[in-house]
Amino acid sequence: MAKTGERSRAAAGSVLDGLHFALDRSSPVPLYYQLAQQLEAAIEHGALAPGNLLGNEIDLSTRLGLSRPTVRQAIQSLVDKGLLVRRRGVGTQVVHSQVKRPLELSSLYDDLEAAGQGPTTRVVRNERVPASADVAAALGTAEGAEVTLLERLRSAHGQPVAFLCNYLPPALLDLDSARLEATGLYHLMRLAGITLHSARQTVGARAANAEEAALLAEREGAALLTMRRTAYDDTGRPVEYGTHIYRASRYAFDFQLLVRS
Amino acid sequence: MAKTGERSRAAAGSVLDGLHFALDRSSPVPLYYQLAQQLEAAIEHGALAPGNLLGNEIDLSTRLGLSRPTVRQAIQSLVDKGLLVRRRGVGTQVVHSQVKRPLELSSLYDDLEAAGQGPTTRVVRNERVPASADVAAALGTAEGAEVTLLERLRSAHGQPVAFLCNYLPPALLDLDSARLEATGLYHLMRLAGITLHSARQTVGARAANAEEAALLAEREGAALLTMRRTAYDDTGRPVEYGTHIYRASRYAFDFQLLVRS
DNA sequence: GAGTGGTCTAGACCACTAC
DNA sequence: TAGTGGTCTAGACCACTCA
Repeated sequence: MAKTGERSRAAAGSVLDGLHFALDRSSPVPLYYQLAQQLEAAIEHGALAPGNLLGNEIDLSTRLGLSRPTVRQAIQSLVDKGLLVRRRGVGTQVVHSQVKRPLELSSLYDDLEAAGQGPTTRVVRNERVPASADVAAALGTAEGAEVTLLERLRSAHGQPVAFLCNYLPPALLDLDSARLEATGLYHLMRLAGITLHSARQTVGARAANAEEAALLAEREGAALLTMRRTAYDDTGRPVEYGTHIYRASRYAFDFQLLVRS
Repeated sequence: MAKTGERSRAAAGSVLDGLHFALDRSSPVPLYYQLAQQLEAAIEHGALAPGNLLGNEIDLSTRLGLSRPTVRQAIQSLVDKGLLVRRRGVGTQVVHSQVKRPLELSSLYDDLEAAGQGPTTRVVRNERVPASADVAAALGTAEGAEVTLLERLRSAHGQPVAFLCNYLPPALLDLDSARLEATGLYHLMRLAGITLHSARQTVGARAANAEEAALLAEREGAALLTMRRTAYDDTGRPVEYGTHIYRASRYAFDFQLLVRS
């Protein structure tokens, strides 16, 4: 079949025709990942607008000099991120919403930093204590076993925002208070080679008691946002248990969910 | 090489040797999905215990009569669910934690039903109204365009738990109040062929005003959990915007996060 | 050095959608 | 009927981990 006239329906889409993708086969970065990143950049940059069809995978793969599975892997990763939608018999198109970041295991420090709030941290306690029953249950250790207790007061713009109480398994990590005041706990854990994998969270609210009110510069009875979390590394072992309280007047959880297919 | 003695290191793992997997090639269910389901069942059932190695993918694929990519696809889907961990040079093993359900786009009705709380719903309002500025922005319609306003009071054990205020784009769905009292909004949307895909949520807290306190049988000033959400379908179009308030004394959000690789 | 998962190829057939 | 994504195969080479 000659090339002329073969794009009866495909003519509607294929915004990719005008785009250039630079694939470096000598790079250690996987080809599918290079492609995914460039597609994502094109979407973010607006070269691929919401609703645009990507054109079929076969054409794309021959044009890029890749196999179809490799192209599919790139596309699939963006589908998983919620940036693209595939429809059998139709094609792959850019999602219509202005969805930005997917959900992250939220680190308050990162949240505040991303919001340009210049967070500061004061370490109130950083010591070894015997595990209480609930801490032992969460961390999977024996009751009374030594764990690290960490209490931090986090502020932004000179105003307290949250009081963070965390428990860590023994010997997981040595926590330097100075470093803890300069960055977030999760960042230090990553630096120590711990790969966070999942977390179980409970978010609720309650009124502040006198002590909490004093800590957070609120009046007694003010609404507090509470969060209790157990975080697990990539082997499924608990690496952190924390109970946090936030001034509801100054902080809210903001996140995006992707529905599991 | 003879088969004898070839399992120098593999002997440690391969708990799968004793397991039987029934793959039906005539079934419309994809092979990788059949395998994934049976692996998941084996993990849940305890036949595959945390820490167990699965044995290498090549052996598994030849034993099952599948190609390696197909086996990988099955394994990958469980890795995505957080049930398995892959380590290059080591193998694939069952995660150590007692992780149950992944994160869902939480429907309060489903949450309560799953907790065996026998939820009941009273539809307070169900009518067409012009969109205010914030509703129009969230739903991507014009300000003043007609949208559906839905106000519901949800109770469990005869006690009010939450007041739900939702806005839906015009002509998306006809909402029968009787059906809304029998099930959840998301369930009705699924029945209408709407595939929920993602949502952006903000969870915060504040003190109840007099009106809210009366609705929820709390005293004025009691802590309320608040949630504002915009939900999108699989094309990225907004299909629902809601502002919910929950009695913090009777409800908390409980969910699990998976960290994106 | 042996074994593992990570990546990639070049095909194939099928189910679904739209015209 | 033509075009799309969904699934599947049978290989290949590489990077990493561990003994």
